[in-house]
Amino acid sequence: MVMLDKPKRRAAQSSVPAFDPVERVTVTEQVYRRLKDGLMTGRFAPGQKVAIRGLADALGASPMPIREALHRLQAEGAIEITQTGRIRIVSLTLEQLRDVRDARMALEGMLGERAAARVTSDDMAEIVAAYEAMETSVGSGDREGYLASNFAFHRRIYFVADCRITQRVVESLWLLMGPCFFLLTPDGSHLARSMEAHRAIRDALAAGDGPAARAAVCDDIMQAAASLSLLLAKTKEG
Amino acid sequence: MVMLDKPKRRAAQSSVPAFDPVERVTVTEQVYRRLKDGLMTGRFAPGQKVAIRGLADALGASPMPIREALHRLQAEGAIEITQTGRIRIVSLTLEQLRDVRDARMALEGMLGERAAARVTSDDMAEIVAAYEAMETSVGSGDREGYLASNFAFHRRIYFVADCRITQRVVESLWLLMGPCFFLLTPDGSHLARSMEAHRAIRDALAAGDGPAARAAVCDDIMQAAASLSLLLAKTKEG
DNA sequence: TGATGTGATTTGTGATCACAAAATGAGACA
DNA sequence: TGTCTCATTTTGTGATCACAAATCACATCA
Repeated sequence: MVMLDKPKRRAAQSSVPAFDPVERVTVTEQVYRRLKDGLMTGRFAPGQKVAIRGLADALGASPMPIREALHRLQAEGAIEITQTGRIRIVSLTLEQLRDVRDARMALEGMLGERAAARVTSDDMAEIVAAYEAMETSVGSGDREGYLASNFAFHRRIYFVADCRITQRVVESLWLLMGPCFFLLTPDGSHLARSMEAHRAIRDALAAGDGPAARAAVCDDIMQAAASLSLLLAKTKEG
Repeated sequence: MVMLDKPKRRAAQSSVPAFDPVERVTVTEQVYRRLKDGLMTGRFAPGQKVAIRGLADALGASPMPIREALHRLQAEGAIEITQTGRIRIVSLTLEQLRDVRDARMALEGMLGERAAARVTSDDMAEIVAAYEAMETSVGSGDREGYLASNFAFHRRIYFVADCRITQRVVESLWLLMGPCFFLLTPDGSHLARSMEAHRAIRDALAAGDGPAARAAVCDDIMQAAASLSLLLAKTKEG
């Protein structure tokens, strides 16, 4: 039962350099990425209404790919469709934020612990670089820069853990919190407070200490959730 | 800053009976549910190719809603789009199955522990009913019945935990394992083996013992993953 | 002044069609 | 017999259009 199929690709006959296959990128895919990025960097307000045709004009595409991208985001829970079919950005309740926090601690704690046992010096170099980028962003009060490097920091760690499916799930949880970043003022107090946990994560990984990494990741998540809860509570009552 | 908007719905002036709002169910939504159900009950083989127009004929719908439903499933990871755009059911590798298993233990363990602290006698009645339905299905070797009542059993427990977002994530992880059930023969040995853990879950919940519930849920997941791994390994090499 | 009904506009949905690219299969040739 | 070539078919994508339902704006009346 071996090799019943013919080989999919014939071997190169003359010497040709190796290439990665070109990326397949449909319009829907581009729209999806742009929207996701917009969500993650807090450019949409929680609860904000969006219209398919409006986004189509803004992005210079026809309504069809917009619709598909929005439905993908709905499947991930980042977008809500009202009972009458209108589309809006989700606005987490405090209960839901706690829910996301607990799920994140369970999953990201596990990834952090695994990462500590697998991290290489190359990985550490990248993680430290992201950490330092975060520090300078905090220093200059650059909210967008902070969000980007914070994302890169965690993403690199979870990549090391080598759990692609769990990582995808974790990133979908991050996506849910994205709109909350809209409320994040760049005054920096929230950002600065997060660096203590980040330092602990970095050090635990460098020491290869799994349990410490898990604890530090959980600290970070708890602290972030507390900050966002405060912001959210203020806008909910206002 | 209170009540700037006028009330969305005016109060009824004459006495009108209370109704649940009519359900909004688009063709896309129906297709999505049918496909999801088919996936969960193992009616698609792992790696199987599907075509939009083929499904459209089979379901009696136009290609458009099929496409959107498939893209939603892709966003959840249940369906894969090849580099040339063809569509197929995902076929988990052993590594990925382990990944799903670990994520499930982290999340479902948490939900089980929470459920133990919140379960009411009404909940227990439903959980026990699902447990008994599972037992009779195992006895008669009814694979579909087993899958349905197993799903109902866990779903009810996670509902009690009252974490809607985590529950959605968990169900998306179940969806990933769905196609593996295609390989499940109804001889019953795998099914019977699972009942020990299910009994432990039931008893821990009845006793309100959180840690025991967590442990039992994890046992169940470990055992199920081991069974599926075996089946999967057999087909991968064959 | 505020509630109510009516028409115009906006909006999401889904069907149809054209298009490009990939898969398929038949036939030619070594 | 196996390999290559080329025409045909299949397939996913995205644009356009018609339709129904929801929303909005405004005139009307109590």
